[in-house]
Amino acid sequence: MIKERIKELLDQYFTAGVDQGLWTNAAAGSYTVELPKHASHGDFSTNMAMLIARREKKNPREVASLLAEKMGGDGDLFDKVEIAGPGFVNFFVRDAVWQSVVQSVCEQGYGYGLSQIGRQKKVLVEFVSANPTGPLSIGHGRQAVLGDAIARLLEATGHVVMREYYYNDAGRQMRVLGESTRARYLELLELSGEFPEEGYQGEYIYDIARKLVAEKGDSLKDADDVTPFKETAEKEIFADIVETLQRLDIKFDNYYNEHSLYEKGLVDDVVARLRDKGLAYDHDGAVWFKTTELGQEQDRVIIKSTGEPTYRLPDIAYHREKLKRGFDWLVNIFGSDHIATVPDVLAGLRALGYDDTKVTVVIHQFVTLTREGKQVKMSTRKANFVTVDELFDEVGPDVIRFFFLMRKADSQLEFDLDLATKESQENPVFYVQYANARLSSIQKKAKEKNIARGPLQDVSLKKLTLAEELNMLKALASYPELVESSALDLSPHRIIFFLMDLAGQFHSYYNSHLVISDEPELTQARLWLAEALRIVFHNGLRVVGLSAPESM
RNA sequence: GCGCCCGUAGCUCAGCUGGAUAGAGCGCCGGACUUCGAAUCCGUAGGCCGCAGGUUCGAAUCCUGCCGGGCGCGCCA
Repeated sequence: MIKERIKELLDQYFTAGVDQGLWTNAAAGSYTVELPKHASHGDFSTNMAMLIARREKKNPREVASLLAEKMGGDGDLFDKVEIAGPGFVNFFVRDAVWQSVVQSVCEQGYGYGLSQIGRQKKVLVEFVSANPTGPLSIGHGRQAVLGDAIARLLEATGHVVMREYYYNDAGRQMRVLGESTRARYLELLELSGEFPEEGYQGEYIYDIARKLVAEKGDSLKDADDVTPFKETAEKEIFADIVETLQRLDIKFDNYYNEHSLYEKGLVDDVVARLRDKGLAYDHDGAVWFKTTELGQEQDRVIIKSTGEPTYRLPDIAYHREKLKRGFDWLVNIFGSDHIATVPDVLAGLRALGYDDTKVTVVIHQFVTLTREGKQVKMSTRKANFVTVDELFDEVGPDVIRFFFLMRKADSQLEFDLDLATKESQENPVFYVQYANARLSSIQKKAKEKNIARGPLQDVSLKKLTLAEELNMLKALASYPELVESSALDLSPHRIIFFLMDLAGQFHSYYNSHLVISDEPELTQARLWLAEALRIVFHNGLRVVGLSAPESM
C-alpha cells in the first residue's frame, strides 16, 4: 500500500514533467518501484530517471535530481529522497508511516491481505485428475497440495474458484483394473486366473478382492464380464482417494466424469466442427486432427481405427466445455509427464474459435524422496511407489503440505524424510508455526499479568524504533502485495519463503527484546506489534492451507 | 534428433516485470536458558550464479551456441 502511494506520486510527477516540457511521454509506464537490497539505498527505489534519460538522451542524474527535488517535498511520507548510483532515486520513508502498519493490520485482522483484484473472475482449477486405479502417489500429492494452495490464493484475491477433478472410468486403464481385481479374486479362491500383462500389482488390489470374497463368496467366479470387479474396485479406490485428500484438507467442488461428455454428444460435436472447418480428415481408418495447420510438427489421431477416441479428443471437448460453462480462466495443474497434451488441447480450442489464452497450465516437476541421504526408489508400474497415505504414517498433514509448497512448481522437489520427520530444530514447518504459537503465548502471558492492550488509537506506536521492529513492519506492509502476486503468478511457494523469513526475524527479535517490560507505553506498542505479527502469520499460513496453532 | 523444465555455497533451494556489494535453510565448528515457550537465539567459514559469446548505463535474470540432468516426443493417458 505504501508502494502504491509512491507509484501514484511518481505517475503524478511524471505527467507534471511532461506538461512542463521537461521530457516527453516516451517512458510512460515502463519504470518500476522496487525494494532495494541494501538499507543505505532507502526503502524504495525507482529507475524512472534512467529510463527517461535513455529515451530523451539526457543525463540520468540530472533527471533524477529533478525528480528527487519534486518528490522530497512530501514530508508526510518521506524523511529524504536521494539520488544515487547511475541515476536511481531512493526514497527513505518516515518511521511513522511504517509504524502505522500495525494499525492497518490489526484493524483488518484476518481480512488483512485479502483483496478484490480478481474482480469475481470465475476460475476453474483442475488438478489431481487421477483415474481411480490406485492410491494417490507422492506426485499426485504434490499436485493436490499445489492446486489447493493456488485455489486458496485465488479465493483470497477475489476470484470465484471451482476446484474440479476430471476422471475417466470407462477407458482401457479401468478395464485393466477390473481384470487385475478379478485375477486376484480368483487367486484368493485358489482358482486359476491369468494376471493381465500390464495389470496393477499393488497390494490394494488384494484388499479389494478380499472384500469381494467376503461379500460375494465365489459367486463371481464364472463371470465373463469384468464390470462387477471394475465397479467395486473403482468405488473402493475412489473412496480412498477422497479420504486421502480430506486428510490433506482438500475438497473438490466437482468431480467431472469424462463419460458425460460422450453422453451429451460433446465429443462427436468437436469432431463434426473440426470437419466443418477442414481441420479433421480420415486416413488409414483413423480420424486425424490437422494440427500442422495450427503450427505443430505433425497431425494427431483423434479417433483410432478401432473407433475409440484418443485421450486428446475428449480433452479438447472437456476444455471447450469448461469455457462454455462460463469460466473466465482455466487453471490446470499437470505433472511434467503430461506436458505433451497441452499444445493439442490449446490448438483444439483455437480451432473451435475459443480463446486459448484463457488457459494457464502449471506444470510441476517430479518429486523424489530421500531418506538418510539416499534416494528412495519409486516405480509406478511395479506398484512399489510411495503413496501419500504412507507419507502420513510418518508425518502430519502440515508437514506434507509445507514441503510440497516449499519449491516452485518448475523445480524438481526433493522430499527429505529425515528433515520432515524431525519434530524440532531444523524442520521449517515447526519453525514457522512456533513463531505463531509464541506470539499467541505472549498475548496469553499479558492477560495473566492483567495487561490489556489499550485502544489502538491511544497507543504510541512511535515507540517502535528498533531496526528489527521497523524491518518486521516493512515485511508486514509488503504482505498484501505478496498475496496478490503469488495468486496471479500461481506461485504459492513465495508465501512459504515470506513466512520463513518473517519467522526468522521474529525469533531473533524475541530473543533479544522483551515485549512485556516494565515500561507501560513500550509494552503497549510491542503488544500491538506482536498482535499484528500474529495476524499475518495466521493469515499467511491459512492462505496456503496450513494450520496456525496457538500452542504446540 | 526435436519440444518443455532445471543447472546459484558441501547438500536442498529462493532471487518478483533486468537494477546498485548474490540470499536462506540444512550440514560443520564454537557459544547462550534464575527473563514473555531453548521446537529458539548468537557467532565463524563457505560462491568465475554450468561454460562461451551477445544486447544494455546495468545480466543469476533477456538472446544465441555448447555442456550436464529431468520429463515428454504413440492409433497409451
